[in-house]
Amino acid sequence: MQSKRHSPRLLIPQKLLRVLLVLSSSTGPLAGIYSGWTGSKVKQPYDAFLLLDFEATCERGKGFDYPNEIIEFPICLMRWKDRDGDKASQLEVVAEFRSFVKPSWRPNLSEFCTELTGITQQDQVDAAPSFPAVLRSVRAFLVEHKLIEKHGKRRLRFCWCSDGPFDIRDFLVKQLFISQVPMPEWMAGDVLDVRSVVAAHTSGRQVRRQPQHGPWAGIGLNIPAQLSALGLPPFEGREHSGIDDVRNLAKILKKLAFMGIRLQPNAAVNPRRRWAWMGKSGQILE
DNA sequence: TTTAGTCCAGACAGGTTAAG
DNA sequence: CTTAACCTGTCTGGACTAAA
Repeated sequence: MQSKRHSPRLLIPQKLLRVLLVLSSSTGPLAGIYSGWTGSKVKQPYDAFLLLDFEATCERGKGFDYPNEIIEFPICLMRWKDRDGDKASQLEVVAEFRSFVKPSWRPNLSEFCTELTGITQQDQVDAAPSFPAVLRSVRAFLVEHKLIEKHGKRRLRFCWCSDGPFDIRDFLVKQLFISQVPMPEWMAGDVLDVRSVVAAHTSGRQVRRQPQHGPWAGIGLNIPAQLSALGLPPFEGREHSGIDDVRNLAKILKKLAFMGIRLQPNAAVNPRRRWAWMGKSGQILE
């Protein structure tokens, strides 16, 4: 039976202690609130930012050496609110674009994919336009917001941004191959990988260190962890929903701008990159 | 297969207390 | 004094995670 011995010491559970330690340390969720508060304007070479986060078809365990087809194409357009010459510090979302995309090679989503992204087969994917059609809508969106001319030439200095270098470098390049569409000139060029900027400015206070070598080198923090590392409120919406991911990414970019970080491309895109499953003229080898 | 970090449970050592 | 019960800190190993 239980002994009825009383304890003379003040007992503080170890778990509680650990929580208190995390809250009070400079690596805790409150760190960014104090450390990143600047708001001073710095030279910014871009007029506008197009934040992108594709969702794509996927199979459990197949990894990324796979013909992923884009099924959601969400964009947040951000512009400077306080531009003064070429200096600025405050970014805001001024427009959004969102379309689902109907895949052509494997039009049926796996259960894993539906569960991961929350995207539904009937209502969203089956009813969606094909990728080339969505690309035309995106171009119209950019024309409407005066980023490009009708024929596609750039009017403003803008930069595509994503969480990691993967979206345009891998998913778009794969999709262009599958749809047999050339890289639009208004999407060509290097991109801003927001995640690596966050990694560069949160190292030292190590919320989570990332591998320096090997296949996972540079993968870094996911969006919720980046929000936490910057002292921002938690993720809003549904993770792996493209539009929600991109809205949360917008908060991260806004914060980085406010911290006085110059926002410019940092990841190269090779539109001619090929994967092993790519056959001749858009054919997919299995 | 590969990286590098976090988190958690379990084992263990050592200290303290009350019962025998 | 000896011992069992209890508490704590430390260590270790395994599971888990990261673009879709």
